[in-house]
Amino acid sequence: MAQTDTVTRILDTAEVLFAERGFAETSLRNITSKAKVNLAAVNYHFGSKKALIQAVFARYLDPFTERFHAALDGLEAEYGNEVIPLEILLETMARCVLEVPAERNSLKVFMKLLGLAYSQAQGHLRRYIQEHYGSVFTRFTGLVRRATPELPDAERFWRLHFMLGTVIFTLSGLDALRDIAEKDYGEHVSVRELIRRLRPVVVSSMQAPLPATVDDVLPAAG
Amino acid sequence: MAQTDTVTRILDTAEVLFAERGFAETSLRNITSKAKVNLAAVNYHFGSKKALIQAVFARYLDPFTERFHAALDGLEAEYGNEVIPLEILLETMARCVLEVPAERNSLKVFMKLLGLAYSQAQGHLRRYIQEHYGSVFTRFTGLVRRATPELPDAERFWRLHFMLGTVIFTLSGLDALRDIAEKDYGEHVSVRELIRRLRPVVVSSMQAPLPATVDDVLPAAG
DNA sequence: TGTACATCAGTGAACGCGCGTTCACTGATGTAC
DNA sequence: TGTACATCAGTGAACGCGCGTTCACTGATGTAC
Repeated sequence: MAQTDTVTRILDTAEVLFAERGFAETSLRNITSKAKVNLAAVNYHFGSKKALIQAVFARYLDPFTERFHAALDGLEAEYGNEVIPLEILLETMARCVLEVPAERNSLKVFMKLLGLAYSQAQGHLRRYIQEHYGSVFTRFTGLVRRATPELPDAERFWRLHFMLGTVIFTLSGLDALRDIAEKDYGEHVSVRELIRRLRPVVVSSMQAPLPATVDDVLPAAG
Repeated sequence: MAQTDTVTRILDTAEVLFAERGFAETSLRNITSKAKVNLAAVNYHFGSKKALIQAVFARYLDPFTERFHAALDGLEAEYGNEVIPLEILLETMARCVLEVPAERNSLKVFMKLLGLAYSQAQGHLRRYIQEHYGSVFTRFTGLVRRATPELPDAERFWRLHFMLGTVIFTLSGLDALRDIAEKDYGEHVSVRELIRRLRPVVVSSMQAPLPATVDDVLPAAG
């Protein structure tokens, strides 16, 4: 069995198990026995469980950031000094997210992993992602800022995170929600179908009226 | 030390640690040493770690469902056969969520716990919550259905979960997001402040135009 | 009023178990001379 | 062409550790007679 075999089998198995149960609930023995490799192979190839978790993310995020940077380069060249419309920016991001894991048929796994990265108490993982992939998101939010000049900076920040919550929560809890939806509405829902439903909601969210000021809501000396 | 002392100290400490680190990452030894009670006291009073987790949730959800049912009773009495407007329903739910843990100053903890309940692989917990608290949500979604007759059932289902994602993701990741917001925009953000910002976004989400049909987006035999 | 017993919150120490990691080792392949 | 050595993916068994749980026990309080 060549090296790439073992390394790939570990990564393939680990990402599925992590996505299903979370990081702490998945042991190296779970992974190596399902992947049919030796227990010690994880530490031999990756060094530690933490490093394996980071490698699982890197295998998605490296190609994603490369693609996304390239797509933004293309948009900037196309629009020159003009402002890139919000819908185009969102559409571009969605397309890049969809394309990366397409060949591996595991968009669902990728989304579950993103959800876990936010919700599980893996400080090292948040730091790793921020360090390696923070710059592409900074670039993106800069473009969104130009596309939504009417929004105060703080409002835009919060709305982008509201959207992020919608997308990550929905797609990472997809299996459970899909079961309910299929039972109650007889509809089979694909990830692409969900993104079709998400689009108008996300756009409306970004264009929602500004909130009432605090003075409108609370008594003066509340 | 009276019984209530020990039980309460365990619950108070457990909810904070669970919210900070998750269930698997919080050991009974963490909880009991911080709560200054004997390790065996958890199993003595609650029976198991799983039962402790459920008890932590019950302490929030029992008063919440009681309040929420009462509030919906009030609305139904007030509106008689008329339809209760969507904004009123959402407002009522938000008020009940805010009121319950208000006296304990731990709305943040409650929200983090809800986020964990969805994201962590605690099958027993989802089953417990569904079993004990499912009916009040069924009642609520029935009223939302009457308030949004223009939405197809499946669309309403998904949008309610999009909203749930926004709220849970935002409030459960509050600390990290708040740090960023405070550093970048010099704004201190309370939970109430966030809910003020969430309101127009949630309402706009529910009122967003229907998505393009599949035929508009995909080639016929895609 | 006094004694025997029951109840029950709480304790201290130990149990077996699964965990991530380590380490000495194997065996195949490539390289130097 | 043959021999000695280096490299490196992979292995099997063991390490120490922290985990949830169990159990015999304590000691205070209440109850029956």
